[in-house]
Amino acid sequence: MDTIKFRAFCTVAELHSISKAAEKLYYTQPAISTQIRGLETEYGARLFRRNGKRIELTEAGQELLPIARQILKLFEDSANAVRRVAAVENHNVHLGASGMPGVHLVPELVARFKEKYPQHIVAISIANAYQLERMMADGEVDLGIFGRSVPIQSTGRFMEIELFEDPLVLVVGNNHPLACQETIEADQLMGESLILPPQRILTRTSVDERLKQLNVQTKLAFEIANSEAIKRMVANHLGVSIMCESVVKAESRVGWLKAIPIHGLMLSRKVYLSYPQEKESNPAIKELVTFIREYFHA
DNA sequence: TCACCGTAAGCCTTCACAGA
DNA sequence: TCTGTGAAGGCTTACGGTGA
Repeated sequence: MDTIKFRAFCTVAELHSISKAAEKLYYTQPAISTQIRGLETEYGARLFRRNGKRIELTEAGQELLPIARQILKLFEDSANAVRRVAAVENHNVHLGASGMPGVHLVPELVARFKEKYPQHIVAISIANAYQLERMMADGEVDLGIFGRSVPIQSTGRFMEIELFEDPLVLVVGNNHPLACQETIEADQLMGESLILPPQRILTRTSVDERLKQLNVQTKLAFEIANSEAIKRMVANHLGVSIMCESVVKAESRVGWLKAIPIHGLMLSRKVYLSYPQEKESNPAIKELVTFIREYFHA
């Protein structure tokens, strides 16, 4: 926005000199003369009376001076207002996550991020992968952590980074006969009562397919969508489960559950970070992306 | 004589537009 | 989408005119 004409006008009026005004505004004298002349042409009136070396406001100029000052003040206020809003926007980031990463990874991740960047405000949305995909495509969330690769990546607008590979492990209660083992063979699952998520969940599909390939016969005891409920049921000795290692990390640490790698199962889930490329222009988002990559060594 | 302002010429940047 | 070209605008430098 061009306010130089008004700034030149006000400065010349204050200093009674085009040369001094030019010096103050870091222009040359002819440049300021041209600006004043341009203003006079636009208004169709002389704004300054040239008296030899001294330059004085005409009546028209005196009339314009307070209005010009007001215009400059309004411009400054508007610029400040926009800068304030932009500063807030540049510190806001909306992180989305699908179920498993949202519950088991994001809270700790965000806590560490806030320790390092307390000035950034992180909003979190946890949704299923399909909902999260839609939210990202609509720009409702800035970046998403998914428990699988997402099809929107194929549009070319989105960046996708593989963060880490989360192995599927057997989860048993601390009194279960297998709890004393550090690893087990897949065929040791034979006859175990499994508590698994429903068939529409990727983990369940993968487990079913792999166990079928290995010809391991198990018994489905319960089918529950909520991983927290599954863990509580396992802890209450209602069966065993197969889930991502990160999901039972906290319970394993305190000894409520035991996570045992299954030799030969060779199943894992990859966790991805996805975001639209244009979002990198927001400093908070860029810093969060860098932080997530470093956090997962991706 | 000096300080200041206006004018002219030339240079640079930006923008719009056409063509590949 | 990128590149080249011409027009327009704005700036600086150089110089002339004017008044204290």
